[in-house]
Amino acid sequence: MTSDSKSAKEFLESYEPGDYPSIALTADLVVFAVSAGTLNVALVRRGGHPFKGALALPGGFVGPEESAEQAAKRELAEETGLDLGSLPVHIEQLATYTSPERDPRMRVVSVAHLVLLETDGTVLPAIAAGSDAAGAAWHPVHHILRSNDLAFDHLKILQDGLGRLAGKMEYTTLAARLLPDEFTLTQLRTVYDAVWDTTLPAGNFTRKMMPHLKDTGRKARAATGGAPAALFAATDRHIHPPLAKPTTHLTR
Amino acid sequence: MTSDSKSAKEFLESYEPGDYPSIALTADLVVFAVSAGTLNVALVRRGGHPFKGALALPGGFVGPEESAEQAAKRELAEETGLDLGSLPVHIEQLATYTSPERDPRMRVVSVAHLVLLETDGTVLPAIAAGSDAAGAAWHPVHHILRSNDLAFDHLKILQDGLGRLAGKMEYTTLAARLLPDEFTLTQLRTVYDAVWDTTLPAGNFTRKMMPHLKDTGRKARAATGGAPAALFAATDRHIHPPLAKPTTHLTR
DNA sequence: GTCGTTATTATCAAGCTGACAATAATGACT
DNA sequence: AGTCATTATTGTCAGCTTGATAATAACGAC
Repeated sequence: MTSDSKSAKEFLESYEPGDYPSIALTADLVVFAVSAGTLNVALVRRGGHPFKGALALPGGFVGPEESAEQAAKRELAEETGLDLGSLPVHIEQLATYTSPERDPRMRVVSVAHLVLLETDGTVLPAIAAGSDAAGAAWHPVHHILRSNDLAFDHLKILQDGLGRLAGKMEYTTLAARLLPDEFTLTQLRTVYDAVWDTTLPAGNFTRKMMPHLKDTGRKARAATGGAPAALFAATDRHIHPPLAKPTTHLTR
Repeated sequence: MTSDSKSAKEFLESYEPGDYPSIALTADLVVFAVSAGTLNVALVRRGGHPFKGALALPGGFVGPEESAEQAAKRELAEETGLDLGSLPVHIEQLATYTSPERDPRMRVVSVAHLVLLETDGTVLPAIAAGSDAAGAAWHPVHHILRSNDLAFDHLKILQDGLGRLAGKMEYTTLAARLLPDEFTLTQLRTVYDAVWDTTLPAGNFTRKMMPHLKDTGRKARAATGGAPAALFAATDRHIHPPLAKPTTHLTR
């Protein structure tokens, strides 16, 4: 029995509307951006039941002729006004949530996506007034994770998204996707601190990270005293050996 | 606009059969087992068009009241005779494939799963005669990856499955899930060699892996000369620092 | 020009790495 | 019983990496 063929054929032959409730496919988004040393997530507030008034991840239905990722980009544009087509933002599939009970009204399968928006570390991207009614707003991630008032299983999705980002930052330069093309090592370290909820020592961070970055030769203007920091650009995709996230996940 | 709520309501209100082609949801399986130092994958041969005669991953439709993982387990039992309910096999979600063109007949979205079956390293699990007509058979992974005759996008799915397994083996004891509860370090090293397509030096492998395993105190009978090897059981989920997969993925 | 601040480099002991050798424990075969 | 080939495990060692911490360098502000 082949997966898509015979099964599909049998399915088509035996299919009668009503036998199977139609499965709705949605694309949900975990959108992260860093500001003032804090990791933030874009959330919308629900206007209708169920979970009326609760916060939820942005997202929407996958159209008949688009992939889940295309739908995610379209929904993000509609709900936040951000155009993923022009901006060089990072988007990757996170996981798919298929529990039959996850939406009390109907069978909804959601393909969650992780999106990283770049900031200079101080100002969050302007989101809100998209073409849709309700606008998205930024919320500190570590605060949201404590006060559990996310709709559906979106808390679990957010946890998974944070876990993916935190984990990948150990062995890739993914953290740079939360910063402009050129950034200082201090900016990058601030991203690590925000996501890992740690305080990495600056000297050792520089020593270990610098070999994986490209020195642009340019310098950032010193904000308020202090030496001007060199501007780097991300090059390698992999960091070897990986950075160790402190305290957590130690082996013994 | 909230993800599942308003959108879902609008969707339901505006939905008319025919407007949207129904989306079929399938669960596909990348099932791995090691034998004679070779990583094998369970594949079925397609009897119908399209891709008639080609090999494909086992899988099938997700029922109206089951999750994708439940469907994956059910399909594996039906297509191979293996009962994932009783056996302590590893199963995890891999990724979801949503390209509208991936199946020429209709819109099929597939949630792929990674399954690891335990073997003693010599005899592959008996699969084949399930309740379905066509049976599954084992194929060497690295051979399949070269000769590209997998149906649909199943080659990509297989590549992703191998990548997930190979990657996770760097920082977890996941490789032990391809072996019985108790195993020798040589057996475990053989798994690494099979998946990574390498030949790790035995001495250093022992030194680095042993701290993450539990010594059962028992010894394996030496097969044909040589000292008897100690039997270990997997304990930690994480290996720190990670094992480095040689040659590949070096930073510079 | 002095001071406070920040970036970057240096230092150092402790631990880890790869490469390789040495020891120990078996079965097979005279 | 003894020798041998084989395998598992432990040891060795120079070179590298680590965390902790300090020293140096390069600014802006006053």
